[in-house]
Amino acid sequence: MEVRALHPWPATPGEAETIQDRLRPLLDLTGPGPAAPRTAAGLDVSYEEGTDRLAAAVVVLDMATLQPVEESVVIGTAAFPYVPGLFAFRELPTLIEALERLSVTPDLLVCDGHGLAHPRRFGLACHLGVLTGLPSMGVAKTHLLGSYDPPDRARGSAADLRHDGQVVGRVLRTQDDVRPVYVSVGHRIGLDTACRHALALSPHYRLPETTRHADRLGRRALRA
DNA sequence: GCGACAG
DNA sequence: ATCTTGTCGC
Repeated sequence: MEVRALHPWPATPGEAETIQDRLRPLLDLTGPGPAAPRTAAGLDVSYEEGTDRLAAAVVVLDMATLQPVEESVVIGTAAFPYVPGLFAFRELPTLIEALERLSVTPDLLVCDGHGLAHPRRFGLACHLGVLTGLPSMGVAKTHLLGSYDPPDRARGSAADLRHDGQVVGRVLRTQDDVRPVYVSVGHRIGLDTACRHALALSPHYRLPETTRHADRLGRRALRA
């Protein structure tokens, strides 16, 4: 699929923040988004200890069967130091490369990280959404910012994630008595719709099948 | 001033 | 992200 070029590339954290602020206005935060996407792509990156070598993996699943439709993996290097809030710049180049090698265009992007639940409202999920023009959402394993009341212990329970007086995401329990995940909007999708898809993609485990598949593909490629 | 801080 | 063994429980 086609993906918008990502230069200029930042040389400093300050420049990276400027890029986020410049792209943020391009976000489409209207509408509920795709109610019944046929396919969803999971994106994940695995790192090699010690070096800056990494593997960016993308696995497209059929939303109805949750079975893989296509895979793409690219070995690359971390393109930026790890800085909370600028995390996307580490993996963006390699993830984009993996997306471009896809022969099909997924209906939804499920990213491992936050979208709007970000200090400048422009996390990885937002960035990938703007670059691809596709609906995107973020499902993060850990909290970055915002306050919330612990959701009930049953699968499907959720609580709003609030920051600066705004709802930037939702803490969602995908399995009974299991640590919740942090869902936030990326691009061209609403929070309710995003949570619905996150839940549908997680029938048996805490994390969505999309990211589970991408994770396995990524670390498998890192060894080969 | 002291923590917290996506992966 | 990754380093790491056994262990509790269905």
